Amino acid sequence: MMLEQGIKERLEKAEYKLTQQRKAVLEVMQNKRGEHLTAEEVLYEARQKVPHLGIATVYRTLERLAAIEVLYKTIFDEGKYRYELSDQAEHQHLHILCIACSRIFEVEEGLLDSLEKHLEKDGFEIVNHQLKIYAYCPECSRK
Amino acid sequence: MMLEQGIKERLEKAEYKLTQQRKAVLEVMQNKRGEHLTAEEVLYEARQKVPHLGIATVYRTLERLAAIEVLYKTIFDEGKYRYELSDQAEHQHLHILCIACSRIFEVEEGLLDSLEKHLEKDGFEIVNHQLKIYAYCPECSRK
DNA sequence: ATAAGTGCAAAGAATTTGCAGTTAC
DNA sequence: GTAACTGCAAATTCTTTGCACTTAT
Repeated sequence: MMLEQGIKERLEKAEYKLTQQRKAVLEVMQNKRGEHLTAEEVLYEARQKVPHLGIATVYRTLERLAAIEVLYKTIFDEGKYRYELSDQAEHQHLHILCIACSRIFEVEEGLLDSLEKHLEKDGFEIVNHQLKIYAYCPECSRK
Repeated sequence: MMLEQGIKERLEKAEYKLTQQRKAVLEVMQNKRGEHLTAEEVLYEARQKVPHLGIATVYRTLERLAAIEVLYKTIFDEGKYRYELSDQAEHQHLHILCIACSRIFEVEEGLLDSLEKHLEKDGFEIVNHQLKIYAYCPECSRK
């Protein structure tokens, strides 16, 4: 497993030491691209590589990676933070959460454009957005 | 201060004892219609009426009121739950959070309809949604 | 060499729970 | 009268922090 070049460059730019721990966390996030992991889940996976890894380091790493936007940090109604690899496509924060199986799906972007344009006309200066749709996914809906 | 008739009826239907504590919490939520309060904030306000009120009771009350949809419970990226009086207009869960002053604004509903119709065609069965837009509100944007 | 990062354990913050006493119906 | 509710304090869960030790550059 290797770190993607783009990510490496962004780390270097941020004067970010590439420790074993951080490499392990990043590799987990890369392997789980598209998934939304809690710190605990990242810890469990990353310990396959770095068994003595501590949860505090995971939190600090995730926090730091979110700060430079390598990761995207969000929270769902369950009440804990989840992190996903950010595919720098600016805002891809449209999620569908299956109420039955808890899987999280991504929604295509661009669907909120007209809404945002309206708000900007009203004087709001939009920085980010999140749309969370709670639903049964097609599979769970069938059952 | 009085409890609104509609709310009272919904409580009775849910076989819900109207204690002093619950009345105080409900009155706070009514007075702060349109605001999104944390349990702590509700506690502070409600203690004006019931000084010995405990935080556990507040949490239990808010939880119970959310279960019968008298309140709507949500979480923002700050990581704690907030509650607002639910104006049974089904989904009114479109929020704008001002990054500067932290005020929360409501967005009109109906703007997500086309998106949801699309997803339903794909087999998703939508139960609820939340849109959170992080922005500078018109006032803060001017500064 | 040294500034930054780590692991551990302890502290914090938000929320939940157990239980003996209280209250609305 | 009694089942439901309350307040308190203790327990849980998630996250952050302090500090002595370690490591990448």
